Amino acid sequence: MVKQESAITNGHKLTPAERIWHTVGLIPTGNVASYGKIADLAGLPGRARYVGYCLRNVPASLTLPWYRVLRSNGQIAFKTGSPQAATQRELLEAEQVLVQNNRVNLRLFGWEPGLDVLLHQLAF
DNA sequence: CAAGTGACTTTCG
DNA sequence: CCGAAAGCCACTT
Repeated sequence: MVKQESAITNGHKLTPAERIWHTVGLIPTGNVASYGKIADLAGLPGRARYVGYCLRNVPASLTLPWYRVLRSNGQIAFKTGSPQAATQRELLEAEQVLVQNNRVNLRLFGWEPGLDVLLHQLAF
């Protein structure tokens, strides 16, 4: 049995940034995750800010669901009223994720990766 | 090396 | 439920 590899992992040692991008790419449609949670799942606990930094620097070659990443309380991280915040809200609502008062209910939409994902896609 | 910055988080009042 | 304060960490100046 061969371990399944994504385009990002591609059988190589991953840099911290690559692990973050990879993890963000695993968030399913219709779900969201906090910066801190992505950091944890990527094996980088305590580095929520770094997740934000990495998402700001996504290679043009990559297409990621960056808009599925929110603050720990479910809020959109961008300044309210900014064009980026508006875009993020549109993208979320386009996949049935409810955004009220600039905020998503993590109880309802928060991503909880299954064991299969933890063991196969997140086994760094 | 010191100081500033930020798509963050937690704690306190 | 805000808002401020402090903690946090990688990166830039």
